Amino acid sequence: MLSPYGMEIVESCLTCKLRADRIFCNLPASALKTFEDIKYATAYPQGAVLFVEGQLPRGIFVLCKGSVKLSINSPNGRTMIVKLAEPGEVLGLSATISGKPYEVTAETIDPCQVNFVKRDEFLRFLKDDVEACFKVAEQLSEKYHNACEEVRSLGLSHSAAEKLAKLLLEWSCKNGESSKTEPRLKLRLTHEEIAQMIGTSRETVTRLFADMKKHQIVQSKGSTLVIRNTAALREIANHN
Amino acid sequence: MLSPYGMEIVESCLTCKLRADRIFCNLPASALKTFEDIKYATAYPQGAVLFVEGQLPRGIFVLCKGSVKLSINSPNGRTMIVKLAEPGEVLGLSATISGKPYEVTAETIDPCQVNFVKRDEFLRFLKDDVEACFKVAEQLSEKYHNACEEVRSLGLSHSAAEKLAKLLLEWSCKNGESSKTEPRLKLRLTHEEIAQMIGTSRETVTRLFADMKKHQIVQSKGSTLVIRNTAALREIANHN
DNA sequence: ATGAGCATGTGATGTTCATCACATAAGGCT
DNA sequence: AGCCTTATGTGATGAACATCACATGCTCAT
Repeated sequence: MLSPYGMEIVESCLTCKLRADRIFCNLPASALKTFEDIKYATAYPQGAVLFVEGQLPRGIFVLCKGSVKLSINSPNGRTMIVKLAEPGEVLGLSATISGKPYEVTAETIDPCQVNFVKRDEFLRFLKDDVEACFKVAEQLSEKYHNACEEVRSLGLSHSAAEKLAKLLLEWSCKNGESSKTEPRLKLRLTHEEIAQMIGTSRETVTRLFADMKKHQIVQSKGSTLVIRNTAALREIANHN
Repeated sequence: MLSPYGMEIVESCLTCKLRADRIFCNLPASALKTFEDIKYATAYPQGAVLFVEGQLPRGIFVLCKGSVKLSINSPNGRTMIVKLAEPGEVLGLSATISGKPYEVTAETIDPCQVNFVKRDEFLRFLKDDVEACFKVAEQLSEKYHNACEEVRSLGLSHSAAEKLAKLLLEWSCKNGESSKTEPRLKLRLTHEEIAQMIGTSRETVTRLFADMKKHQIVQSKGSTLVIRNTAALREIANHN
């Protein structure tokens, strides 16, 4: 089979080995069969835009492989990265349910495999299957939860250092390194993009990293960052 | 019948005249019947706390009457008001679905009537009824949408003035006054609380109002605020 | 290897606000 | 009315950061 953008494509949801771990994908057999029929398996290169905020919802995008940057943009060119979506997430879900415009912009940061389902077919699918419908509710809860975390981080911290520390700790949690004494993490974003995640300027991020390196809190080896003093980082994240 | 806290209680969802306008409440007859059986009609005075962020979810709270302040709090005493919930909204929904702790704190700001449903009974109810389940998805979409707006406001504006202007415009939209040349709105919150809504300090809010009054943009008559120059307010809200 | 283009590092400067510290006003209660 | 509490108004001050302006460093294609 063809492997566009250097990716091995998962042919069918029915045989997908990763299904069990994923909130939405782990549907009962009957629903999965129907889903299989209405989905379009697609692939995108890095930097592709799945949808733009403000567009009327065309349907949902189930991310199978790769990661996607979700952002909110202002007319004046400012942009805020809300989340990096990982495989298993359903993108454009809330807009597809409500019929209101997509609230974020989704752009791939790797080559991605995506299952697309048209809005009307998806809605019909949901009305026929409580289980699927419930999984949608679960996904939406998850999304709401994330958004609340975002608000918490933006609204309750009074310094950029605090937000950056929180972000780094969160990242080290996600890749399972957080339990180690010196967790490592691959920085997949530029300082500019990190700044957009925590709502500050690029220069501030650069300076914060410099400070943390000076104080032996982190250390960078190429594009991986080693957290040398987790306690200190937590200190920064929690207090001031 | 008893009217605690000076409120007239809506006895039954079946005869509730307001039902049709509300996303969640407008259930098909059969579902409504079941819902009626599992709900507890309750009433709260002003200042009552329905649930606190971090608590494990006990169930959902359907707000029938009154309004509820949803906030996010930090251990250091900082607090951020996320939303003022209005009748028809379902509170604690996302936590009840996911099983994770409530992500916000809910506190009544008027006397309120609330229908409470225990978590396990609610989940059972959903598994039996696609329509109800879909309405839950719609509610959650709505909530996610709101949260995104919050992130947009917090993250993309670079001044407190901008956020305050946005808030005032939003409020004037909600009460249907926005089309008038000089929309009016009742300020139901103190400057302190407004500050918590836009993530700034009380003094800043006071000063911003003073400025806007000086520039003839708004004018206050007791607790109602008259927007005298909508264009100027929009200017502030959008640009700088 | 060499230059183009982007990412990162760093100083100088000015704005925006938080914070502190009061003064004044506006309700509620006895 | 008088008092107490909570809300609002206002100045002074300093910290945190955005912004501008470059310098340097990396990486990739030719």
